[in-house]
Amino acid sequence: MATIVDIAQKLNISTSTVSRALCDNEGVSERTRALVKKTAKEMNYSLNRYAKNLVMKKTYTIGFMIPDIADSFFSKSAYGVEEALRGSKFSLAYTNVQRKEDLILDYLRRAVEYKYDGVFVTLDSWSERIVDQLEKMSIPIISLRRKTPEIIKGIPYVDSDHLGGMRQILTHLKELGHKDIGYIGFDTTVGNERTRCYISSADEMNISIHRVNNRTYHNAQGRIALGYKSAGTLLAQFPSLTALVAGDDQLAIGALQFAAENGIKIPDTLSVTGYDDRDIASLYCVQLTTTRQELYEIGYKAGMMMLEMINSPSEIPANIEVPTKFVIRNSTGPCR
Amino acid sequence: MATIVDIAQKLNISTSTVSRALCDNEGVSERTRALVKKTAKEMNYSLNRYAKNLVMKKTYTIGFMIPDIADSFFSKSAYGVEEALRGSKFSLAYTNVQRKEDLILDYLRRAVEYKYDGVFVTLDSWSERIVDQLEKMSIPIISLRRKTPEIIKGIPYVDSDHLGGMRQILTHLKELGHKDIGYIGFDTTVGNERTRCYISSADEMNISIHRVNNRTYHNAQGRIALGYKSAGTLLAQFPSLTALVAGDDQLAIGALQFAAENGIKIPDTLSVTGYDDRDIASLYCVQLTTTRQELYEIGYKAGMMMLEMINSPSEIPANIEVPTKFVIRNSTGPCR
DNA sequence: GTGAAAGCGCTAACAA
DNA sequence: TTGTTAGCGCTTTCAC
Repeated sequence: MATIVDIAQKLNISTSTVSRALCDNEGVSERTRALVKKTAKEMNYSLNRYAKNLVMKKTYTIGFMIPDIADSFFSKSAYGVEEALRGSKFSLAYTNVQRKEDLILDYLRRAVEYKYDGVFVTLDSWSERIVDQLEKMSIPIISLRRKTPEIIKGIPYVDSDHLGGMRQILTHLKELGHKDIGYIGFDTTVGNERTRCYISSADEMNISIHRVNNRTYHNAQGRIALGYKSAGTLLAQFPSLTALVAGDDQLAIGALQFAAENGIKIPDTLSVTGYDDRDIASLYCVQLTTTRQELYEIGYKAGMMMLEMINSPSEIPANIEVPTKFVIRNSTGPCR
Repeated sequence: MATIVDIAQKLNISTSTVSRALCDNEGVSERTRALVKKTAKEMNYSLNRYAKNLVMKKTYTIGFMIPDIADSFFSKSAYGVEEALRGSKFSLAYTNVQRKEDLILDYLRRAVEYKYDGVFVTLDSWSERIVDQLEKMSIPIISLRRKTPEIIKGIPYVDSDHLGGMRQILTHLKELGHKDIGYIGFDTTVGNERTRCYISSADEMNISIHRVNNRTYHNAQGRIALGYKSAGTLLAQFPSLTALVAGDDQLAIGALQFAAENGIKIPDTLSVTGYDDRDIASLYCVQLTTTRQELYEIGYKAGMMMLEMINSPSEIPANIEVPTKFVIRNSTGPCR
């Protein structure tokens, strides 16, 4: 692979001139510049980023952490970030961390070693080692789709307004006349936050709380099975329930399946709501009432926030909570 | 940020000793090594990858092209690649290219500039500029989930055996007694390949061909609508059809929706098959007979192939076609 | 407009 | 076991 030295030798000029010509810096005659560029192409020259970035300070690279490459829910937010960054000189470097602490630490170290100009993180657990590492980093950090714990300073977040989302759902059900409402949750960081939001919304509205919050972490398929099981448990225990609120769409679909298999009419006998508005929720045979996480918007706002932070490193922007969008479909109806 | 020079000065030793200590190279007393490591931690030292990689040849980085970050179908293959690479010293650098030629070229240039040890590509169109760039690259390249065009040498592929997949589907339908079969396709690189496979399988089995192959590219949601429309068109034109083969699961689901809304009983009156076995195909209210692309396996084999190619750069491995797995659910039944 | 020279932070001969 | 030195490929200051 040819270097600028090779080009300089071939043309009998200095490497500084070659560098200037190739970087479109001023101080080279147009004639020379053209000649250098032509020769570079002929010699199949390629820039060595390691040499360049060793000299320059900025790399114009922002790290984006993929929490789990097999779970694609992150991708719409990523797209929003990409769009926000379009036109800026910055681009994203994705790293998959598979929800493993060691890989997360590798990612953060990589960000330092490769001199990224900023990083996005999506953390289910803010462990001591991770927080330590985060604290010694001197670049902008934004928490995407997760609220930063109160104790941690300097890391703004962009997340859905989950409390607002739960209020939308309960308001809708209340307007339909439902009073006996059950909640199906799941036990992850996000799941627990939704549960808390459900509880406080329900309290505000004087709705008594009947809930199941299973412990195990489940993937997409497992979540449906979990929803199925939880619906069964809850309905057996409280037969008077007329509505079921699920912590996410998958759980809700499990509940719908349970209803379908047990002759429970949706929405006549039972109303069911989801959370997220995944593609599957709008499927013709599902038609789930749910509240949409505006993932693209979350990503876009986070991308803009990153640009701000890079431009004015001294100011920490305020957290952003993006409202969810309530979507009424056919899985909810008037109380029986 | 501290460098090895800072450490060396503080300890009054040479930078080479520091380097050796930090890299776990031999030739340093354990005492010194421990001291250096301790000091490095105290001084919050971080390796500068640009300096290191400028000196060393290998970067132990393999590029992985994300065709479209908003379409997550790549992710299961990516997981397979990650698993194959686990334990090797190589890790993946993901880049999103949004199916845009310019971004694909950026990705390939980046691979050269950053001295990746290999790259995966997933190309819908092998344009001249892309092929040119590919040809001047001297690192292993593997085409993932796309067959390399015949003319291009040196780039092995790992893809599903689509012809085999179509044969499985048609064999199944034939065994159920179906003779009047329609095909719903889509017009992308992959879609057209499936159509070709369908046609040659049908020819082999003496099945006459009735098909719709819409032109527009559609995303996941649009595909369902396309399937819906195509099913309507095809059934109106050929009312005697007893089975519909769709080019992918989304199209098939559109067909199922059309059937549901028009009182066509599945599978009594009409059998429908999909292709891919996406999560949605196994949903309780869908239960689609389809053939699964073994995406994880494709990724895993591609990962192993990459390791081989890096180890013996002179040998180009043979292409791999991974068999699909036929899955019978409730959308197919005996011919009416 | 162009060149000489220094230096970015690191590794790896080679010497001691 | 440790130090000296050169050099990876590039940018940039300062002369000319």
